[in-house]
Amino acid sequence: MKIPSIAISRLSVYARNLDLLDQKGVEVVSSVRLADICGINPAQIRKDLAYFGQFGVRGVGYYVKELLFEIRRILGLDKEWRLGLVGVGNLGSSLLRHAQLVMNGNYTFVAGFDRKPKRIGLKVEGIEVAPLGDMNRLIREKGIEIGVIAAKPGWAQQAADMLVKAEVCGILNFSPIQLQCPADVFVENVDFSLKLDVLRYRLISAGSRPRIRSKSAA
Amino acid sequence: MKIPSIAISRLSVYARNLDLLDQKGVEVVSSVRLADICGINPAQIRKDLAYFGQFGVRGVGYYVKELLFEIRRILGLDKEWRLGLVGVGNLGSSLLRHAQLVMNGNYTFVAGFDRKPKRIGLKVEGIEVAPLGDMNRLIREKGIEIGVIAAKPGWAQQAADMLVKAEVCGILNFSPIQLQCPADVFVENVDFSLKLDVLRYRLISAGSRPRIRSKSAA
DNA sequence: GTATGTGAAACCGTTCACAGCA
DNA sequence: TGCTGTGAACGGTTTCACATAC
Repeated sequence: MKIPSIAISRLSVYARNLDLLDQKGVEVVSSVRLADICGINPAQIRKDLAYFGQFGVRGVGYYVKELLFEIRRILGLDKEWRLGLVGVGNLGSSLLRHAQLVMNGNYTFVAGFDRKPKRIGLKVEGIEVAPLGDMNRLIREKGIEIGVIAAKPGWAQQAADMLVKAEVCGILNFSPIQLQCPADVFVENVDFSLKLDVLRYRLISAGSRPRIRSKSAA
Repeated sequence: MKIPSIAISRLSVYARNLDLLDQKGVEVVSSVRLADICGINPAQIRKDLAYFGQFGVRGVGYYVKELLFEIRRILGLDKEWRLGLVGVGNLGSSLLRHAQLVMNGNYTFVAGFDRKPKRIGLKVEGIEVAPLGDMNRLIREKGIEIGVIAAKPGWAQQAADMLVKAEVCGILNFSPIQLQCPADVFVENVDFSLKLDVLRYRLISAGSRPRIRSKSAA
């Protein structure tokens, strides 16, 4: 069955919130309650889960631990994936440092590559920056599955080409560039200037500039 | 008329690519050519533009400079917007440093706030890190319209609450948390662990692990 | 009684196909 | 002729509503 990407990203949101509920000691949750927490429609949750099976108990709800386990299994969160970083500049090195914190401990950077000679050999969070020429070898040796591009726009495409040659399975692209890749390499984009543009447009069309929101904004 | 967010983000993509075309000296572009560059359907472009008016010439196409100007006007890219950063850690300071590069020069960070005393007073890219207590005053004084949250998950909600109190119009949220905000404050999320999860799921369901892509991947 | 699981309906965004115009 | 602008068709996601099960 074909499952929409957006449903997958919702599953990831459910997992996070189930985790929080579990930490609070909540044992059972209904689709209405979970939907309320996630800010979406209850039927949506039930439909999303229905893609993969039946995890609830009618008249009761979902057992938090059990549902969390199932979603983690579906998303592959029960295994660790290995990441390689291309571009160890400002953004890149902050990704290395934030990896533990922001990604839920299911992804590990195991290599970093950079074009600039002066960065080669630097150690960031235990990762030694390697030259681009080592990419092919290291990606194979370390079993890197996903390449993360934090390179400057000007050479992001080149970075992608090299990752594809080294046969990574997927690419997470932080540059504001449409990467051209073969169809069998999956690409996800993280594009914050795009998000800022959307945010700005919404503010403009809501007439929020200059600030006209009411004083009772708390 | 209600315009879907996704159409807005496409406009932003069109603008980028029109800019590139303009730099190459291209004067006229058809929806087919532009669609090809952006990797989407030509009718989509024409529909997106039709939300805002008629910018093309039948039988000819779109004048690059003219269309670019119009899109930039629609998106509000003709004015500079002021950003305030909450959380000047790894990610935060790399955002400050990357701002010029990644955002197209239409956004400027004019203040940074942090909770940790040892960071107060540090200067990053000309921005002096201020304590949270100064947020209200500085946001008003500096006319900050958008708050950017790069705080750790644990206090992202608190950061949002303070930004809302200080009456920013919108929030760009880099933390993996669903922020609870009043309806008149627009929030956009940049959530890369979500993107990684989607990428991973797609890889799993395509059977890409362990790496089984063909050797002729170039 | 309560909450899930699910067919049906409503909604929305995308694509087609062609009329209209340079 | 060539390409835009747009009503209509299409496809997919979201929501509703209820049968089903605890």
